[in-house]
Amino acid sequence: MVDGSIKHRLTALVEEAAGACIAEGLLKLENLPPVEMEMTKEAAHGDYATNLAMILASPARMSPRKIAEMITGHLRDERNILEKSEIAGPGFINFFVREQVWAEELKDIERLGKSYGSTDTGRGRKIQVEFVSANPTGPLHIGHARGAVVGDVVANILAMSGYDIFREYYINDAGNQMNNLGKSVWYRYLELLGKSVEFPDTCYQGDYIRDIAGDILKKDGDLYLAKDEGETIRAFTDYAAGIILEGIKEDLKEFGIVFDRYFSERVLYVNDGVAGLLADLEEKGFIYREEETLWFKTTDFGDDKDRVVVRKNGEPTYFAADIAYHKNKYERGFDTIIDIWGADHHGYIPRMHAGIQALGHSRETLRVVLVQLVNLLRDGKPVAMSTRSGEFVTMREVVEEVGRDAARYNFLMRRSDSHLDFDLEVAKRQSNENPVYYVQYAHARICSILRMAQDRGIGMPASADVDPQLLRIPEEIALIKALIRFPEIVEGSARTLEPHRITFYLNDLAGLFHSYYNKYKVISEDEAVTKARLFLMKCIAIVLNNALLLLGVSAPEKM
RNA sequence: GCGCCCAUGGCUCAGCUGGAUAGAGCGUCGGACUACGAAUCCGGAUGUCGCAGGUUCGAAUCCUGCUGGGCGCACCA
Repeated sequence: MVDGSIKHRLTALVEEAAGACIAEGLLKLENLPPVEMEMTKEAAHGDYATNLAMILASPARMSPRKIAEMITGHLRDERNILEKSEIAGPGFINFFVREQVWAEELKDIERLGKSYGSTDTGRGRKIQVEFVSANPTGPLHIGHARGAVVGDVVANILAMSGYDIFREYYINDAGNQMNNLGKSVWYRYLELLGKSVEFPDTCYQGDYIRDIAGDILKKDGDLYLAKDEGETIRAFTDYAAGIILEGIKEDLKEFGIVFDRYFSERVLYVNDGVAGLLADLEEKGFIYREEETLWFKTTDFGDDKDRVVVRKNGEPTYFAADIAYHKNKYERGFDTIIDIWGADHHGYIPRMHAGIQALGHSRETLRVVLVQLVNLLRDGKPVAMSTRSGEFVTMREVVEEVGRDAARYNFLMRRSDSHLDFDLEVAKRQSNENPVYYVQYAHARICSILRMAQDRGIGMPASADVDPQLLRIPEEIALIKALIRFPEIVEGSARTLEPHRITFYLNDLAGLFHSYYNKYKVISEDEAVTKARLFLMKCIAIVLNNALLLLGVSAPEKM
């Protein structure tokens, strides 16, 4: 239980002690700032430490050490979790937790099982995460894949933190690009019928276009030759977009990503979403006209310059539709909206913020996660890619080649906003260069131990039959402390929208386990110790499993 | 020209809301399988946290300037 965690209990102890000092007039303060309690890096500094005394030094006009003494003097450890507390360095208060307390925590982890790590931080608030959102003009490529995983895992993390999550894909199925798609199919169709045509280089070159044209030919023959070209192109656009979108959905599903909804940009026009938005903005006085062009005063909200929402030719811009889309999101009752964008769109953020503020929503309700580009490599050498020429490595190809688990894990090994080198050969390699197997191996190894114990007639002990005192080797304490950190890691990851924190945590935890495994035997002649260690193993497996699940990566029992 | 992001061992990167002696992996050198799974482990070496100031008890972290790199600055999406 998070409320009962050691960290929270210590924090409460310190708050009470400091509160008592204030009440007695020893500390002259109006109110107490939030108490920071952190696990220490070094054993000499105890298990947890707080810097509160140093924070208070200036406002209370006292020396940090003096304040620390007062606070420690007022600690009332009624639940007896502390071995001792010490004042150290410039004024840290270090807490040494009684050994027995650690192992007791294990029992909570075991009891909570699959729900360990979940919190109610979000209290059911509704969050929509919009990601991928590629135009249906071609299959998803490697760059989309990273955004897809980041979005999916951010959503998972928030869900584990108690938010009500809705995953959405915005289909950019209006505008020029779509028209180009239809044309592309049209020209290939003509080619297949033996007409000599010049294929424009603004059109999509990929082989999938030819396949689609071929399908149409097989189905309907040459009957489109007699029809109106513009009408045919529109029909081809719809047909191609439908096929491609189905392919995208399938590819995403293979990658473990399922959306709650695919939202069509066209629907915004059909339902007057865009027109309604413009009327709304105009009424609020954020729109002005310059000849035939309509401008939105985004500078009122800190943007560099105003933006066009309706072009000279009368057509609304992409931006106009996007604000209408976000308006629609808010109308559906989401408390927070998260957009996952390619980092090259960062310049778009101020105007989007302007858009939602004009609609009366605070800046903070729209959070944008930027995902940097992926450098695709093979054995250290860049893989040539060019969307124009149709030479790109698709997401499907990558997933098929390296596997879902390795692909997902590799996309989460860096902060989202930093560039990522993705080496196809390294991602397939079963070594330390490829941490996904390192972590999965830890899980498989534990399962193997548990099987072995089972074979030897040693079942998993019930919680009550485990003597916590028997887990006191430093490596065991370190493992338990790592397990205890998990809910905090999830919480931090949710707060900052940084999924890579889970990945790094998993590497740490797996490392601690492998190290312990090589040094000590879990199953031994000593039955009581064996039981205690088996119990510890089970808890490690629980956390590995929960964390991997969060990343959408499997936790195999055998490899 | 303006704006955003980045700069940490040879390489690729972590570093939580400022905390105590800056960490991993790769690579390198040297070790561990008659052992619950060697897809593992143990040990050695490697740093002016781009540069210069500032803020304070304390700065890789915050502020300013500079250098170097990426991206953006559409009536494209």
